[in-house]
Amino acid sequence: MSETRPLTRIQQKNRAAILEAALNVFSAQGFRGATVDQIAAAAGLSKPNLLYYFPSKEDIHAALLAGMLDTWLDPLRALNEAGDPLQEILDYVQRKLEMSRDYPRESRLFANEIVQGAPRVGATLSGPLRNLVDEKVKVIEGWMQAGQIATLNPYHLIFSIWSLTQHYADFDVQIRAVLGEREPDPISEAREFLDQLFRKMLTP
Amino acid sequence: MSETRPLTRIQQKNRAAILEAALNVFSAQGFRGATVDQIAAAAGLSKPNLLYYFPSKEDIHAALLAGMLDTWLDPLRALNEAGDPLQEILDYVQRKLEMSRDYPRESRLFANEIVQGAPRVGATLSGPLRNLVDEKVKVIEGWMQAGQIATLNPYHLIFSIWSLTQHYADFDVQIRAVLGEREPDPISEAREFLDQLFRKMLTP
DNA sequence: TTATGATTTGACCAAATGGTCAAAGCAACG
DNA sequence: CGTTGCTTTGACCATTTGGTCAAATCATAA
Repeated sequence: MSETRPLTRIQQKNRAAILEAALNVFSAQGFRGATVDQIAAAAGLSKPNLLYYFPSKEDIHAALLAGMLDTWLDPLRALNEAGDPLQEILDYVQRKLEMSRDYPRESRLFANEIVQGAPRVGATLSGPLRNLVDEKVKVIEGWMQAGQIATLNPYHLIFSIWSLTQHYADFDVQIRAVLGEREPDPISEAREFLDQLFRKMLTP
Repeated sequence: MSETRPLTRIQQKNRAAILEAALNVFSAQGFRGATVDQIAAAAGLSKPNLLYYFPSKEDIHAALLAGMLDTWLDPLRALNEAGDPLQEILDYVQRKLEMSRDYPRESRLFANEIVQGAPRVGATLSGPLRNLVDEKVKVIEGWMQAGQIATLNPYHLIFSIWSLTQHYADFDVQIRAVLGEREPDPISEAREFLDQLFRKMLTP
């Protein structure tokens, strides 16, 4: 089957440069808005050279999403049944918020994909993502039934965490337009705000 | 100045059909992803005929956004200083949630625009939107200082409302993928969830 | 040094796409 | 009914875009 030859030093460098450039371009312009020429230029390669490393635009995009989705789910995976319920959820919120701060391009790449109907990641959503959420919902329901946190719809609780944290990456321009220079670092304020919010919401 | 001749019956019908079709296509594919041919076909017109009504793709998009942004702000405008603080905010949340249910295409059109850096509505964001938010933040701060609702960062409070409600329109596929058939009408559950959430968060 | 395979590129291509235009078809009003 | 101005369209165009290919260049290990 597919001989997986080890990557050359050059291959490694160029593939990385391409993915980095493509992340910039795709997250800022969406899939259709991005052009192969743009990505190639940003990566410092000619178009045919780029296509030597990735056979098509679609493949670059797929590689980015695949490499990302896993990382994206790590914080939720880390939710630990044995930990303190409130603290576990607050930590999850903070980790997701940190991802919005540290990986806003990845967040926007994903947002672009979902807003447009998830044409390329639909399977992941209703497969691995759904399973993971189901699993963690059971944990959360356990905590609720034990009276350790307030009783709420656990699915919507998770949606609210996604929504509130990713908003700071995806809608960054809007937030900055509204806040202006009043607040140079919205996410640091968000940290406090979200901590208060979830603390109040989850206290039984 | 620009003679504003009254619109023919045919003009009225066709312009409406174009905007309706364009809303479908733009909200599903983004600006670059949408093609004039697609919009024309969806509107039941030939491409040159469509371009007889709107001189360019850009113009259709601009017309949609312009016609929308105003409606979009209405719920926030309705926030009434003289009303009961908690109820005013809860009503605002519900109105925004209803918009996600009734106008998901508009929400996604807007989301597409913002995620990609608001290239065409930047001015509205840092102008009218910002002013309106500033004004309402003062109202909310008044309520907080009077001890009528809990003290929180009012800007982030507004962001949280936007985020939580629009999420149900913008990330609809993700929500449906996770919930599956378990819940055919996520927004109706969301109504309850968000009411609980903001009630807890705002109780002093 | 040289052979071998990896890397790079200029020149191309076909399809898609936004937009134009002159001519034809229609509506409606005097 | 005929004229005037609104509406519609087939044919066309220039540009952009994703992708190909053969030939050239480069790296490296024997």
